[in-house]
Amino acid sequence: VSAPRTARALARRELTDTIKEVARYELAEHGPAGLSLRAVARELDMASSAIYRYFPSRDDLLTALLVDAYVSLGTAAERADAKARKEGAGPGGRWLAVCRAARAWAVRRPHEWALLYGSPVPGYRAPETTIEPAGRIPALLAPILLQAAEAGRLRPPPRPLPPPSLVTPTVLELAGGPLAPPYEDLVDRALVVWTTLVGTISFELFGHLHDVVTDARSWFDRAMEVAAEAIGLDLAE
Amino acid sequence: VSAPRTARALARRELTDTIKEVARYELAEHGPAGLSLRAVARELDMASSAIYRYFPSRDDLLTALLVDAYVSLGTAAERADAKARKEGAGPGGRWLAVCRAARAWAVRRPHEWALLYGSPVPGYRAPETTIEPAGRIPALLAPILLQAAEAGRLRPPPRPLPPPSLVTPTVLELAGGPLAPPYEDLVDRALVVWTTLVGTISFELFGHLHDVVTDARSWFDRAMEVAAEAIGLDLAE
DNA sequence: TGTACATCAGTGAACGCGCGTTCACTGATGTAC
DNA sequence: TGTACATCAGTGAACGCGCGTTCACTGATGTAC
Repeated sequence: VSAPRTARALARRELTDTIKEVARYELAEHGPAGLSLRAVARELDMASSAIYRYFPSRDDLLTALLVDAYVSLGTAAERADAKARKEGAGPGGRWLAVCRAARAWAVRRPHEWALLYGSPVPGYRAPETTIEPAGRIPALLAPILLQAAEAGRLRPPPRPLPPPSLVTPTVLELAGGPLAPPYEDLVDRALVVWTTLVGTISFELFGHLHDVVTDARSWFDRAMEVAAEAIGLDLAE
Repeated sequence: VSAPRTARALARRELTDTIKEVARYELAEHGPAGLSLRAVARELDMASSAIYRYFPSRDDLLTALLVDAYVSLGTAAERADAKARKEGAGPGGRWLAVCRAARAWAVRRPHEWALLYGSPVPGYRAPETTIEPAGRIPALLAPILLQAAEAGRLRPPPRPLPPPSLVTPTVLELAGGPLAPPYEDLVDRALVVWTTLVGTISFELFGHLHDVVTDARSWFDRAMEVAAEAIGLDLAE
């Protein structure tokens, strides 16, 4: 994204951002299905038709929010990992740092989390553009695990899963797999752990841990600890 | 629920059911936020105001759907467990049967699953009435695990989680815990597994496994197998 | 540097729709005697 | 068994709102000469 050259281009960029900001607020109030262009325009003291100079339709605005959210979440996770690395953390420490960053982001922006990992919006189909940003955290976690495996720092599973992997060849390749024994099943196992990560955050945000767990923050660490056992990763390292 | 005595009461019950049925269909089309009393009435060739003889408000209709869905899901799980028992399955087999029943139910009724475990509906707060039916599957799974533990059929964890449990005393008690070593942390671990169960189903239904996994059904079994390791349960038994 | 033209942002009215909820009402069903 | 009254289901109009999107238009900004 390069700097705008003209006053017009600058104003356009600013207002685009403002519209998205207001839309995020609306999202929090009324959910994705209730996101209303007119409400956004009202908030900005504009004619509702003016929004169409910036987003060709309601769904395009929603897509922009979706992509922004994935990018924001991914960036937060990447920053956390970079910090952990700088502090000399091992694979376990880095993994935990990324998990915690994801939860912290989600707690700060629960409605955007719901947009990413909650119920699909009826009538809305996310375009292909969203695929890449959606994969940023997995793309961040995969090499941590690979390096740990190569360095022999993963406890091998008690019983390996019977081949073949059930992960798509494309994804398997993206993840750097398949690996040599005893880590042939690592990618499959990592996908389960990733599911648990997302599931645990959603459980908390969607209210299913309310009155079930004494402290959500500590619970999350504990859940991640248990989940990491499946890939033989010790989060204290 | 006793049999209605008068024609009026019978008609009332029938129509109440029909309204809910149509509402479930509407739910699938437009999501919980888009559930419209008027649309339901239209579908039934009634005046929209007539619905109010059956449900005092839109939210009450939503609550009815929520409770029905929990009951339906819970019943499906209970039936699956009963069947597994009858076939002489051990704790692992029963556990897997319940997990599979939950997934099968969810695949059949994805929008009701989303109502239960997806994003909260903006502006809607589920009443206390929903708590009990929401706990039916956990209430089904807990004794399976307890009995397995008592029979010494659970592989103890590699490293027990440091006490105290992070599960609320009430829930801990409901689950039959806390247990004696080496199963002190079993309830905490089971909650992680429960989260993974729900998370895996949601991941599939919400589209996050699309092009990630070759076969969703087999993947589910595999995910449950990995998850069950955390409680030392062998699903093949 | 100044002018002519093209581009673009924003307006306001309109189209055609939707919604939840209330209310006075009719007519059928149920109940007590 | 028959009648009088009470209960209840369903109606249709109304209130006061909301929505996404289109379109012809005005006036400001940008660009090419």
